[in-house]
Amino acid sequence: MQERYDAVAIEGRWQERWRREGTYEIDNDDPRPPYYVLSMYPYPSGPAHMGHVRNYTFGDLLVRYRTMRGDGVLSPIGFDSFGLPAENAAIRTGQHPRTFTEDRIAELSSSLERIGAVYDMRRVIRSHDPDYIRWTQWIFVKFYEAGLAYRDSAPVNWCPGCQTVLANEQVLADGTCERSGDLVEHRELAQWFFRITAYAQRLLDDTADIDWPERVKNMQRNWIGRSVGTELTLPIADAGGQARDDVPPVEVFTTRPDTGFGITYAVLSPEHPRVDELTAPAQRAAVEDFRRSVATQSEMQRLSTDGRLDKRGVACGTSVVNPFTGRPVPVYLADYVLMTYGTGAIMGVPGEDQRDWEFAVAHDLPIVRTVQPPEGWEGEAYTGDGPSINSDWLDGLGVADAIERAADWVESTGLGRRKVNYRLRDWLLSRQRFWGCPIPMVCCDTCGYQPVPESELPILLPDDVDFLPTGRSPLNAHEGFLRTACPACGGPARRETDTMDTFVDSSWYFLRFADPANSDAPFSGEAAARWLPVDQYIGGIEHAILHLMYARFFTKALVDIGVAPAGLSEPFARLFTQGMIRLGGAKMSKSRGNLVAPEGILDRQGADALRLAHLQVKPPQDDVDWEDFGIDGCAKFLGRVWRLVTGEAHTGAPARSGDPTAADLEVDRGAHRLADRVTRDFDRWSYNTAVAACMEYTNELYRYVQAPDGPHGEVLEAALDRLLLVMAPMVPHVTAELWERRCGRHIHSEAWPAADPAKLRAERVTLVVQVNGKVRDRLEVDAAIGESEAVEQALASERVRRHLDGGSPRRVIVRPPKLVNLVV
RNA sequence: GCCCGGGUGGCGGAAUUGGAAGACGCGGAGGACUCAAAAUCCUUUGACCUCGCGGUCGUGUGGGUUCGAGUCCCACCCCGGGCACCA
Repeated sequence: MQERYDAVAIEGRWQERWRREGTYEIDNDDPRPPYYVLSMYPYPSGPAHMGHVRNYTFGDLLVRYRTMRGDGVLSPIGFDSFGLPAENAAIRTGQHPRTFTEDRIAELSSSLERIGAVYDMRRVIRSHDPDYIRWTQWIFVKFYEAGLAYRDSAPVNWCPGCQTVLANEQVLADGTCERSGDLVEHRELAQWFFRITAYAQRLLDDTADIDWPERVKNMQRNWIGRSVGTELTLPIADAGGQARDDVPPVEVFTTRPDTGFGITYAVLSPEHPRVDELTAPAQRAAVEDFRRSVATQSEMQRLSTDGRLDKRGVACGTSVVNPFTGRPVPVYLADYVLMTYGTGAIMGVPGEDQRDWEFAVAHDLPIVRTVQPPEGWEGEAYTGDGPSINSDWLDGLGVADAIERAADWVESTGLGRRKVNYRLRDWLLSRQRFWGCPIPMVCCDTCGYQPVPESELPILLPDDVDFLPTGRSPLNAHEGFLRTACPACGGPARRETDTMDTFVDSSWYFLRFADPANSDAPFSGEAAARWLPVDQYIGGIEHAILHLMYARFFTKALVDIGVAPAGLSEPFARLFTQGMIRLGGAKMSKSRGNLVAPEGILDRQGADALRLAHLQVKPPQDDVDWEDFGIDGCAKFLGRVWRLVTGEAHTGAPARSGDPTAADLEVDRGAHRLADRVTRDFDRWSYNTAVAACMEYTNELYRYVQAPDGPHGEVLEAALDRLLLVMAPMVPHVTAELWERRCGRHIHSEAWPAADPAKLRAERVTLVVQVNGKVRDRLEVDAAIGESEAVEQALASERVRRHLDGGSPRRVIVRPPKLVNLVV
């Protein structure tokens, strides 16, 4: 029993046992209450790095904790195994991405086991498995049939580094690719899209119902970007300035219809379809020059705020009519008006919009204020509240009222209608890459695009391909893959060679985990209804928009097409986003080459010490610097627990029996307080304080076993039991080993220790005595002390009397048993 | 510009309901054990004044509410993140 703590030997033995016994396998008919814990499935890039360790430690803690609480916990793991790194490696080495990927999966699996993370390994999902591809493609076809997947030609983001198009979500704010960092270009291409915009309002509204970090919900709301306004038509003016009714008017979108009397010009996006029609012959050359210069500009230049506005806009030489005043106003083109938002055209109100003000000054256009700026206003455009002016029937109204009145007028006169706009764009899912899930569509010259029939799924990637660093998917050169028959007419046809964005794979894998072996459907409604929504989802903040928005969209869409159960609306009931790990001030990542490999630590101090360090170093949601980790301190603490439990630390008198002393009872109460604290800390994701509570109690037990009169045998044993039980989810190996040595049982099959409420109340507490709010004395008193008794004892204190200066307090605030404040 | 977070010792952080600021760990100092070291165990560790008893100050800044504020209110500064010529 006195042998030293040998973490490495212990850990291997327990990991082997959990795997062999299938300890964390769970069946769909398990009688315990279902609880679904999921850590975001990893991209298999090789052995685990510290970010993985952090993610899977948090998830594993919860799996083991909820299991001890009596839940039937679903703890699955899978691999997001399609993606560019494997394909790039294939281009470099000639090795097929499948071989490469499966080797990386084996490495990652083994390192997850080495940190002690436990899963139901019967449920493993790999995105590139034919079985998973089949159902991803099946879902695509169902979406296509429901009108949720479509092909369209649109201005798209092209990453020259990745040689593929990207979704809007994959382009960073500075216009670069989130993967490669290359400057993204714009191209007009026909691509496949998912109609996520049809769900914009639901994706926005339902953020109210999910228990997610406010920060993440806020990011999603910003991304969806709802804007309430009015669509207004501006009639085209004839040579005399009168509205023409023989041609359709120009539509603009505005959030400020109240400023309509101040419209002094209108602006079209350079890409607006009616530019040619609305350009006067005299201006044609200038307009063409302008459009050409905009087309060659990068997104960066176009979005930059420098550059003079007169150079960034050009007059069309024609006019539209301001419907509020009935007077004609000139039409311009300007690069800052985007075709992808609103109607691609705006009304210019320089009095209430700073950018319009600058444009008006640059082009010598009139400025009419329609909101009275406050006294002493020296700025240019005034965007604040104030009474309407120069606005006829709106004059005197505040902005909010004027907006409503103006919108009513626009609707009643048939000039337009209220309109909600979203910033969210449809999800561009096609990628011109090989290592992804093939899009199950066939293109026939006579029938157009046709979905592959269900019976022919899955469409798999061929093995006999040559990887060339051309950026063209090798599928384009593979005749065997390319040539097929049209499902509709049977004539010759070509397969779609684009593959799906890997975010498609991760948009439904959490549903497949509920029913991973199903060969008739992606999952049964029954299995999904049992496990979904995921009770606790855990992952990195970097997925706040991308993956988490797509998965929400997929879940809602799958419900709408009758595949997922009707009651489900959100995939993840609770989300926890853990912080990133930095090294040398920069985010730890493979591309930066600043990874710290866990292997060395696992070999020396062991998985439990590493896990404990992750739990202890900082609140789990915070970013953390690797330099702050104290692995040695954690290993030292585990050694202390080991020696305490094995009796090596017991240097005081031998254990007693018989009636417990006051000190014994305090140690016993401490064990119950510990269980209570750790339970509440686990439930509120405060792992660092849970670790602190265990350390504190361990320190208390050291004093106890080293005291001259020795510990009470039964009290000590019960205290050690509780300490081990509450530590079991955090450091599963060492607690399992010590528990087995103590009683021969498996600690992870034991029940979570309940705290006896009667023992949570201390008998003696510290009464703080203040004079004028300053602490002057601390008295040990009975916890049941009454008000008058507390005041009496406070007034009896010598230290307190010194500060009362012989007088008596004017006022006494008593909060027994914690505080007496004497005010003089 | 708009919207979220955050700012506490030498360092990471704790303080759950307005009631002991600094739990726990790291780092530092001292001691025990040892021939010595490692390991281990114990004590101590916010700043300033004081031989000491003790006192004063102290949670980004300035005000306020309160018997009492890290916590609530107002104004501001700084750091991090999201959105943004979005009409």
